[in-house]
Amino acid sequence: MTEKTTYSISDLAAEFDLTTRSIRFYEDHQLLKPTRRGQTRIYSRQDRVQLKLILRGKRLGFSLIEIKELFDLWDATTGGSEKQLLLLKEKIDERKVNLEQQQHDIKMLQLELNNAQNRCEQALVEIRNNKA
Amino acid sequence: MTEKTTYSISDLAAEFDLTTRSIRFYEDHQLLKPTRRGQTRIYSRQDRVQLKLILRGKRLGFSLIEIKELFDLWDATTGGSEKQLLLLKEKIDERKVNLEQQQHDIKMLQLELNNAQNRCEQALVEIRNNKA
DNA sequence: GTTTACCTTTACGTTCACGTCAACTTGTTT
DNA sequence: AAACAAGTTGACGTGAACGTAAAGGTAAAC
Repeated sequence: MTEKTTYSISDLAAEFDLTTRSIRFYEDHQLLKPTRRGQTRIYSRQDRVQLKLILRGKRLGFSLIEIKELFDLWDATTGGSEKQLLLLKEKIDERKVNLEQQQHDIKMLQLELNNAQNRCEQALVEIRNNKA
Repeated sequence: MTEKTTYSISDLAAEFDLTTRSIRFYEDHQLLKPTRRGQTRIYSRQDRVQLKLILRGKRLGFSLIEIKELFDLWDATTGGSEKQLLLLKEKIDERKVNLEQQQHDIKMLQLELNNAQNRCEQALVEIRNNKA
């Protein structure tokens, strides 16, 4: 076996550094749908990918509801009506615009951080000159 | 006058599409420090820039506390001790790493959105073929 | 066979980022 | 002067995203 095929809830909790409580919380809100053996949750590789996507969304500041919306959008691409699909395209475009804004924000912040870093270096140089 | 030099709280609320409550909330948490005329808040151009920065941080998913930390970092570059400055550099680097992660996340999500959009187009084409 | 480790649900508690009154002062208009 | 707009400080309410404690099921390890 080169890759694990199923995971327990604590496997995932450990791997992604979150609590089992969080993982169950995501399931409560339909972001995950693991199968069960008895009442114990069994997570597939797909479930693990899904969890990765959730965390990525969170890092970008999306709410869980927004993340679920994205998942639903994706699911809807298989077997949606024409009307649904058009609405879907709109939603996707909204997201893309949103992400472009975020990219811009990141670039601005990066500039400012570099700026701060330069000021920092400069201040250090001055301190060391005064010492000598 | 080519540019306004001061703003009322509702000026800013209108311009950035938020409530006066939010603006006062930011002040409560030391993210803004407008001057006062009597008890009325007067916002300078600098305050307005500061507010812009707050909103940018929020769009990137930073908490208000984290945003305040960034401001404090920046302030500390003027007149910090050597030790402070070194610690500062570390913090800035953390942020930069963080932002690079976010940039990566965005790129991944953009790929997925494009992917979804293609599936969407494809599905639309098929529907239209079946109609004919 | 019972401790140990891990899993389960139920339910109340908490923090963050505001929203929403309420009660008030301070100009401004009529 | 009376009304109205815009600002002020509390204080309590709210939804999101969990934390945490309670009470118990299950299965391997000793």
